[in-house]
Amino acid sequence: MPMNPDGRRPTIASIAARAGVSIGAVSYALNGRPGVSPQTRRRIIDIANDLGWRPSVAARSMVGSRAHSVGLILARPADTLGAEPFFMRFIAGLERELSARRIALLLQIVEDHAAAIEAMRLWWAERRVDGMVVTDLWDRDERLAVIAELGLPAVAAGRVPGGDLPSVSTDDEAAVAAVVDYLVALGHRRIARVAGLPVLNHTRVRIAAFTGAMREHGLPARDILTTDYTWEEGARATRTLLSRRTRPTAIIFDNDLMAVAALNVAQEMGVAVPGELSIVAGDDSQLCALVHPALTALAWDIQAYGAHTARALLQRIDDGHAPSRREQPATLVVRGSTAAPVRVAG
Amino acid sequence: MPMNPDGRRPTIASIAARAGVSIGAVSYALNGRPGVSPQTRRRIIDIANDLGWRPSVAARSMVGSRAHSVGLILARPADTLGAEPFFMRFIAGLERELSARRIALLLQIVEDHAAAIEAMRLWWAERRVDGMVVTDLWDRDERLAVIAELGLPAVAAGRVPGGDLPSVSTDDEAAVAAVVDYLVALGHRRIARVAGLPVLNHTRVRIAAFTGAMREHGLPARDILTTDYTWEEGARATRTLLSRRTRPTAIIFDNDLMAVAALNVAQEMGVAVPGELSIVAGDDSQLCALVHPALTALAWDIQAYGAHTARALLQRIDDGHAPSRREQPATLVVRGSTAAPVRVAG
DNA sequence: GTTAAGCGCTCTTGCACCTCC
DNA sequence: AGGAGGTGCAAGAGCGCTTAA
Repeated sequence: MPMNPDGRRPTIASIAARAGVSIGAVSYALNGRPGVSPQTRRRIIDIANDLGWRPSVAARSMVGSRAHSVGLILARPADTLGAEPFFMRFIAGLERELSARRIALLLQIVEDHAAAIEAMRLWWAERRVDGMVVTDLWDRDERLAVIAELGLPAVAAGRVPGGDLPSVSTDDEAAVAAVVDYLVALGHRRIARVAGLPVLNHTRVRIAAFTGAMREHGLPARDILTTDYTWEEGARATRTLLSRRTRPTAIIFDNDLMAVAALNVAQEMGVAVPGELSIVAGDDSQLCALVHPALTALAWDIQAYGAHTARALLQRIDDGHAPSRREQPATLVVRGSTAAPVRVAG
Repeated sequence: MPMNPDGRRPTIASIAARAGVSIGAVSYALNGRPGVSPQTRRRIIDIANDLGWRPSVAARSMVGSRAHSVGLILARPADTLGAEPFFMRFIAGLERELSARRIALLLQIVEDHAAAIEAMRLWWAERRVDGMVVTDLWDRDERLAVIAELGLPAVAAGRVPGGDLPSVSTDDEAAVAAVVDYLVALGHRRIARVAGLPVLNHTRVRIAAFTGAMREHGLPARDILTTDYTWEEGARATRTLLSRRTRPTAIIFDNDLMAVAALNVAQEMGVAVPGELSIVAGDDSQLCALVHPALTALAWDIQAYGAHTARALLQRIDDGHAPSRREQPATLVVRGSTAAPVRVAG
């Protein structure tokens, strides 16, 4: 980028000087507004390109009271974040939409909701962001009150308990029903679910979806355990389920890591997969394809989820409101970990 | 946050009005500079806290020519990013250091270096960032020339080919040597390496470290294959190695996913792990502990790596230079995938 | 086309008032 | 008494841009 004689980055003043016009004319020309002749406009634009000029966001923020940035605060331990491919894909989806509109994404990783709230307040007071994406909603989420109090434009990725926040959410009912329907069609009757963090609203929604889908088949949904998404708790839950007198013939896990852990537990306990136990992973990743047998999994288009969330947030910021939206249901990728249950004598 | 009567966020003007002083006095009081009496200062600070006031970054940027933000641009496909726990941990480390100093992190995810360069130029021209963290350096990295051209303060996470950029890097020599030493001590002589992307400088450094460590034991380092870090290529490389007439008794992988893939290939080819083949994963994650046998792995303190990188960048921004720094070597976490090689007849 | 105000802040300059030899 | 030296604040310019006049 060519500098000004004094070594500073070019401004509209530099352009105005080179074009021999006022800075106002430069502003009009570069913003495509009337008030300058086509020739002058052309000349100004050429000079601006020549200098590699871009408007300073700080200056634009001052006058337009827009930060041209949105924020994302993740409130999870770093290890959990790393283990879940979800977040990076989601962020990539957000980014795709945001950077196309020259909106920056501010990312902060914190330990808990208290820290998240503090960060939100700070960003908003500093006028760092025009709005925020909220993920991992809790059943009773104290962040929501703060968002309301601040009047902070926000969109939730995931359903919102109260429902006052616009949200983009996955169709968990359809996804869970697809899995249950498929397993029942294979002949399974005792289907268990190993869910994620019980505080997440998300977990409750999926459990309800599971219970509902089972009921539609006239089946009870008794075997539901919650975990923290780690493989340890996935393994423990699997051991618990496989130790019951009447054990499930199929287990649906809320992520892939726990499903892989279950594969190991089954082997350790001498339970054949998929012969005696079918396993379904709640989301799909390289991992699922990698293990033996490869895991049947729910494949979500997470990048699209992120992109739609970004679009909703930008609409919320621009128009003051955004319609809540439901994503396309996940597709069930059937691999080797699911089959008809072997008929047990008795 | 209490609003002004007109519904706008408070500014120093609001504070000045309430305190009955000039805005200059408010600025001095809030910035801890001399020029106001202790009583007035106290009164102003109280009012500011009361209003929940924070300085607008845009305004501070304008006057101080500091964006109070730094950027990170990741140039990898979203799926790779998701599969590698590295990035989230690294970002968490960065964040820890940055948010403590009220510096925001701008994150952008792009497809390739051309897009990364475009994003860098834009951020710098828009005065969005004060500096950038550069990761995944290539052997010949075209981003470096642009950074130099722009005079953009930057710090590399990983060694820099030319060496003109300050860098924070891992001690790959020590880590690789530790693995080789251990395997040789177990009795291995034919040790192979399945490395990552050949374009990454990182990969070259580690290969050199491997070759060097082997040479110190008087062993040849012939079996070196490069991959794209996916499990597919990890599996393919493993098959290639295990199909050789004299096959390696140990393989060191550049990440965990490929090491897990190798475990499967070994099983598929009837090669016992660790009896006939020892496997070492290049980095440690939940995955390594999860599989059977659990994988011996190199554990890096990636959060510290991120934190140190952030600190170096901030020093680079403030002082104009930063000393390059090497991280503590990784620790070798020995699990079940490594053992003395069985003595083969002949 | 120009001029000028204004966004929220920092920082230099100026000034009134006080204190002290 | 008169000037030097502080203190405690106000005034105003300026950062880069937009926009009304």
